[in-house]
Amino acid sequence: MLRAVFEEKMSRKTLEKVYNPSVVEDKWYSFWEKGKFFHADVHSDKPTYTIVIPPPNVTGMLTMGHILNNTIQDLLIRWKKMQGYETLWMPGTDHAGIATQNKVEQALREQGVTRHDLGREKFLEQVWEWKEKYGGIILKQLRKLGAACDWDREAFTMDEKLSRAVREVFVSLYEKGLIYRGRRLINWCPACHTALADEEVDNREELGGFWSIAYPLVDGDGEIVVVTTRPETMLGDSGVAVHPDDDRYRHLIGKKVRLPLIGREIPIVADEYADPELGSGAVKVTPAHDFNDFEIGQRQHLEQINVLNSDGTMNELAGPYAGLDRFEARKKVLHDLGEQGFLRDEEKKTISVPRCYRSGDVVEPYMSEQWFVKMKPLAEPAIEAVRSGKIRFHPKHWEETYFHWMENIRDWCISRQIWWGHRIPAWYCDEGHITISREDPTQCAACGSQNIRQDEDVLDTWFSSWLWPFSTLGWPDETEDLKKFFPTDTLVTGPDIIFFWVARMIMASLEFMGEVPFRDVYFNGMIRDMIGRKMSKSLGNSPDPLWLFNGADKKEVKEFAKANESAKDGIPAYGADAVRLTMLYSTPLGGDIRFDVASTELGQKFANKLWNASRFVLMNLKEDEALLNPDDIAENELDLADLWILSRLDKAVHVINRALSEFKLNDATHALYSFVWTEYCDWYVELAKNRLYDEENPRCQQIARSVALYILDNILRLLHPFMPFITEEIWHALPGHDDAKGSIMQAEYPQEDEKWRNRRVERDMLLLQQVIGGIRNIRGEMNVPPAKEAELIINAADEEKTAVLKTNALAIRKLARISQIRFNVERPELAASAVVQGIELFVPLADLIDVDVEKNRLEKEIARLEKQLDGLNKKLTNENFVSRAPREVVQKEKQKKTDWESNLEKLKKNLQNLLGT
RNA sequence: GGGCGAUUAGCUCAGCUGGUUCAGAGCACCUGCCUUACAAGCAGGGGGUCACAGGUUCGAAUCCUGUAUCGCCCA
Repeated sequence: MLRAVFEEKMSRKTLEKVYNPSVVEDKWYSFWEKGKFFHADVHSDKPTYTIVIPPPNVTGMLTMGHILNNTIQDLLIRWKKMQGYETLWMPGTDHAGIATQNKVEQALREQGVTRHDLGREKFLEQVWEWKEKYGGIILKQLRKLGAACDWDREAFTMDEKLSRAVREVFVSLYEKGLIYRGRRLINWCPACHTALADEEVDNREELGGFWSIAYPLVDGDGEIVVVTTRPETMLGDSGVAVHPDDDRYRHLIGKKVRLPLIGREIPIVADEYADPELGSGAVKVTPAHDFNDFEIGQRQHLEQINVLNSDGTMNELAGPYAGLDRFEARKKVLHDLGEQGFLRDEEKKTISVPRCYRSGDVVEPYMSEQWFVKMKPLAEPAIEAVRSGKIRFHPKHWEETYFHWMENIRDWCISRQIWWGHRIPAWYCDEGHITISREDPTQCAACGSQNIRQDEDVLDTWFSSWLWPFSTLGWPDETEDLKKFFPTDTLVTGPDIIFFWVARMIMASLEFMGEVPFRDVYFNGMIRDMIGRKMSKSLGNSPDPLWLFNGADKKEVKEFAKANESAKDGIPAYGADAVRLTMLYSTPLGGDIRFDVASTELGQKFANKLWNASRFVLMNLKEDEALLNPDDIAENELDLADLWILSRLDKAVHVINRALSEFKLNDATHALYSFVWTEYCDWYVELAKNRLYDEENPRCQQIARSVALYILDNILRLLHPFMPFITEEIWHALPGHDDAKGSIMQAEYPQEDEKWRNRRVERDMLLLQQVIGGIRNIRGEMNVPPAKEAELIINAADEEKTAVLKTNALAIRKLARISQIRFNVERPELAASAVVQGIELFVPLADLIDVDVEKNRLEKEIARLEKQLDGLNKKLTNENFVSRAPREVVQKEKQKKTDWESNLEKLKKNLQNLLGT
């Protein structure tokens, strides 16, 4: 395919002077989408590469976190596609039960309606309507980023197909005895009015209180003091526990205390949970409202007294406090305790407060009937899958976190007391029988009663997303997609959902597919603001990514600019490519990124550089000229720069492919960046200009044009997965690519080609670069303007090196602005000098150079060399080094010493010379 | 309390399977340039005892131990 490009007679195209990302990006995305370039063909005979997207909440908006996460997926997908894989990037959204329901309820509330006013059915209609209208905005936004998702396969966790998978899994786990129903203490969010899984609770450090309360003994006149952070729960106390060995209390075990305020008599029990070192050593026990107390209650046969309603108010068992909100009740309880003389002490302290990850409300341990999944049997094979290396985590250290959690896994509470979600497929008859069924039953499976009703609750959203890698491919049906694309290859996600999602997918997949769901898991870092805070809506420190793509004016970003000062005058339209490149450039394997919108300039400038280099190459092409593939050019017709850039290209290709396969995305990006900018633009193109402008030698021109274009072509293909839009745009301007139907993503990703690796060429080029660098240094330090040309004398003993410099004299003259070069002549009286690889460079001072400045320059250089030499000498006089270090290391150091000494000597002589005159 | 991670230039970060890409990049800074692709640019320059203290080694930013500070997760 590539060869065809070069054989074809080209018609010259030019690029606009200024690159305008907005226009270009929209144009190409719709081109790709219309052309179905992202569609994975299930009948292809290519090997497959599959990624399933972490489904964003259907209510969600694109955040910087999504940008990073999806840029990485897109990079991998496009890279693999160009490498010849049949790639599938499965997109879709998650119904996000609690979040979505909350959002719709809130909208209703603004109209003065509650969901209960509407009733379940009507309410769900509203949610679906809402979902159709606003849902999936995030997927539209992903298109702006360039995401190469297979939109024909877009999935939603509440789709009929995916719902069938959920049903199948529930029934199947129930039949295996891994799902059960039970009355247990669970985490309850009063605001969302539902149970939560343990993982859905965030423990946050907050300022709270430690209150010491006296419980008087029923017999006699002593008392026991207990300490609590939640005094209102005392209303539900059913005991006081002390350590069995605690001498202070031993005599009280078995006696009773009377609960202040409500007067209930409760026993003092001995339990090792009570820590004599902590507080008074005695703890109140509230089995219905605390996980530890629940355990104590079980051991000591204490009553479970639930004093809360589901909405967070106190119930009738709270006596005089019934009806009060729990925090009101806390205040009143404290007030009353104080008034009645039971409050012994009060201390402000930082405590850990459990909060709902959706509403932020304080979560209450609460007794209720819920459905659970037994996790231990599922966890064991999942641990093994990671331990054995069947699944690899990147970076690897997340495996520790995974193991730790999996080894201490607890049963998963999967029922939610909300309406939006997959309804639990359990039906109850009046006899109390439970019918669990794949198809909606018409009668009780046990007694045949037709008077059955379905469980009101729905399943945790994660109960559908843990099936995502195979439910989206059609499971439980044995679809062609499933056979072709499962197991998937790479998962790219954040470490914050390692328990919620990653671990559970592994468990579900092993259980139901008998295989791992993916081979590699890449954990992308967190995007933080410049002072290290997580980006969040509530802090207002997160930019709308679309601002970065399309620009935003001062007014629009006013709030955000408070957190990101560099945005105070608005945000320029950097374009998606610029954002992507910047992200990839600065994302260390799994590390967090501190993101300042202004940092996007990196990508923007790089896009501009690429654009202009391409523009230059295209400008220099000639109408109707056949360009040559370097393979077809005789080696002696290629000059040093040609051979060098071909060698460097191969090196870059090697480094980039290897880095990508190791998920070192920033390494790959750095390699590309410096290859394009430094090696291609700064050196190759500059060197090629001599030949491009040489009208006398059309053959040389043709070769220079051919190699320049050949490298550019490779650069575009290398870069396409990183910056898809601009590379597509330039690609189409390249000769032979005007085919309106093709895309660069169909071209082959550059492969290593040892053929062009050439150490001699790299060595010669290094010499040339150092010589030019030496002269530029003199000019720079002397502030010689570029317009002023200088003369140069090169004195070199080494014939080989002299030959290289002679052959490339023109390059030296042009890049270092030299009028003429003389070789091996007597050193001029008054000259600035430099020593490179033992070769002496003299720039006659004439009117160009200030003797004092030159003196300083040489002295600085001498001092630096002496310091280096000093260190080296120390090393070489160290007996241990010489005798114990490997011979080649010692040899190298010795060679270094000889070279440096010779250079130093020359520098000193030159300085003397300068002083002497 | 347990686990994981971080500390390198003014800022944001690479480098960490020990020795010529070893002290790097981008931004910021200083100097000179509108050199016919690019001033969103070119050329040159300044700037870090790689958190601290020990240890291993001929040799440590890199490996080990401890300390300090910070971050995340779990109790």
